[in-house]
Amino acid sequence: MTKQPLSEQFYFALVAFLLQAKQQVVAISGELGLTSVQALTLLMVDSITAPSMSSLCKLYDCDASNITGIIDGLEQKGLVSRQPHPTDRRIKIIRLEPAGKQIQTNIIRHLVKNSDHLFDGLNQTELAQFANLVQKLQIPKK
Amino acid sequence: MTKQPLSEQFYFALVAFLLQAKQQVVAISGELGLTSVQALTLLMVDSITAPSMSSLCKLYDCDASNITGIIDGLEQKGLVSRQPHPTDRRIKIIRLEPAGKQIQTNIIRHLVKNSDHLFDGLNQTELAQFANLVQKLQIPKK
DNA sequence: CGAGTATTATTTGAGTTACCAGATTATTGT
DNA sequence: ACAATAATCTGGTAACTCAAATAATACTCG
Repeated sequence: MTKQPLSEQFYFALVAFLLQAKQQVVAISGELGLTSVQALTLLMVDSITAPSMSSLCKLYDCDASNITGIIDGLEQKGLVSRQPHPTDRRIKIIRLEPAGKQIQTNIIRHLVKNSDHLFDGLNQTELAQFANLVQKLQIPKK
Repeated sequence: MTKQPLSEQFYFALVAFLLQAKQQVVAISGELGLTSVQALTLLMVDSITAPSMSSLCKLYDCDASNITGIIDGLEQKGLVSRQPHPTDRRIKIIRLEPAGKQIQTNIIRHLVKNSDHLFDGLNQTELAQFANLVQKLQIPKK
């Protein structure tokens, strides 16, 4: 019993949505003195509980050396810090610092503010429905 | 009468979802010999009816000179072509060529295939609901 | 136990991509 | 004529990414 595949139309809408959201984050990150990848990563640090360098690496599906540079930038700004893993000393856990939490909140608020028109086509019920469904999506964490 | 604001939790889930989708596109584009931006733009050429350079420019919210290069790359590969506007000779309409349509289909199929697990938390009804809601989002087209 | 292997993260260096600002051309509108 | 718009060209910068080499730690199995 397989599920009905989603329509192509859905994916076009999804990509347009993705593109629009990406531009939002790019714009916000510039104002905050962050690069777009740094801003996205900052959000992920909280979304994934206690991420290690390698788990972020898998999320981005990129070379490990890439993550080092991104976290370096965030750490220099005091937004995150590298913490030792309790049992495995090879692993470094990325912790969100208070200043980082503040920036995170700013980003989210900016997204909320600038996404107003995006959800204009949805009524209150649909909006709640959408929020509920998005949170049910199974984002690969590792 | 303002709408209830969406929760922060929702935005974290949304960003995680977008990040995952973006990585899918990046991975696919590499396999197809395209840059990520080229792949995204290729999908947009069909989604927005008869886009001009400037309408794509507004969608990306970026400098016009940027779009020129992206379309150049797609045109060199024979995936799209620049067509004259029927009345305004300044405007160039981007047309999707057969080869481009083929690539588009490949990208969509790849997205469908690799997104299977993503929607595992949703049952058939919720899946249809989600697809419906995404298509109701008001993506700025111009 | 210990040699070999695997994992985690970093450093370095190089290449590509993405983006923007300014000047330019062609066309349109007033 | 004059200004506005659409697209391009040029040059430059910053961001992003990977590949290879390195170091430290953990695992495994004879």
